[in-house]
Amino acid sequence: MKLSTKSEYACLALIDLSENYDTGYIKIEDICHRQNLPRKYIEQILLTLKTAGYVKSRRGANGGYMLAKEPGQISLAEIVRLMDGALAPVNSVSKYFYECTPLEKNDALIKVFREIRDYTSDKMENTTFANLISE
Amino acid sequence: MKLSTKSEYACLALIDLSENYDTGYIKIEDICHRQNLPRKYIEQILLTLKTAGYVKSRRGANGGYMLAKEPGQISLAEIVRLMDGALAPVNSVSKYFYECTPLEKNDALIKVFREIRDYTSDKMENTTFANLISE
DNA sequence: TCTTTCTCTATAGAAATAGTAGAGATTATA
DNA sequence: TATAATCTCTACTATTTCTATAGAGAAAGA
Repeated sequence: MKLSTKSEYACLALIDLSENYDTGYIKIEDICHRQNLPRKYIEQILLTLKTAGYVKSRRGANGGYMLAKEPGQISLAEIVRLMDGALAPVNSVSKYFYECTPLEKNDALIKVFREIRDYTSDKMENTTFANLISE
Repeated sequence: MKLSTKSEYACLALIDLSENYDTGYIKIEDICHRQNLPRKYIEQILLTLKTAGYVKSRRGANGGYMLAKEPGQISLAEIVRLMDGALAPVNSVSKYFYECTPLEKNDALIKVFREIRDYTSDKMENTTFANLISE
């Protein structure tokens, strides 16, 4: 039932970029230093976020990363799905990552997991990085 | 955010035993056949469930497994915690498996995850195997 | 041209996942 | 009491996932 560090770090990096949304490009080094994250790992994560269109970058002196959308336009759900896959506790009740499993025969069990999925999903869909910044 | 097959199989095995609660000892073979589960893996899982006090067993002819408690006395939450650990999406908001993580500095994020944990936990605490049986 | 910074691909160790194998212990029953 | 049935226990293993690290390369700016 747990998030990977990849999701956690992606969130922290995006929070850092959100808090510095109007400061121009931010160096990976600065993000890692402020948030206390492993440098080379964050490079990879930022690249994934870039490919998915959440951040943009520039190379060379004064280069770095910045958000490609407003903090309010990026939801927690999108980021966790990108980094970790399904939010649902079992794939049988996943909207975006559905898969058949033996559990599926049991309606009562499916109902419980579906309710958990729906709550989790709603909560994360409705949380944007604008809600997560402290400054 | 996903359950392991260990949790899923443990639930299916317990559902099978719940549905046959008053039929005496049930052979592993029968459980696996009805629920379509891998035999040797289920042996291990049942052993874990036995050690934790949820089922009891008898060897030899007419042996097998049966619940050690009433279906209504066993919650989904207990079983998933036993097999998979924390229900919480991050250990920083786990009641039984708390651990400090870098996320912890961000109050808004912690709040979201705590609400998800509370919902998941409540839902699973309040679902017993009596709620999950079909017959 | 030199320095800075991101880019891209490959690699790797550790842990978790999802089982399998097989000898041993116990129980019922013929 | 022999035998078959069934659980018990420990060890093993293959695969995948997780959590990174390494290093050469490309682009931008001074």
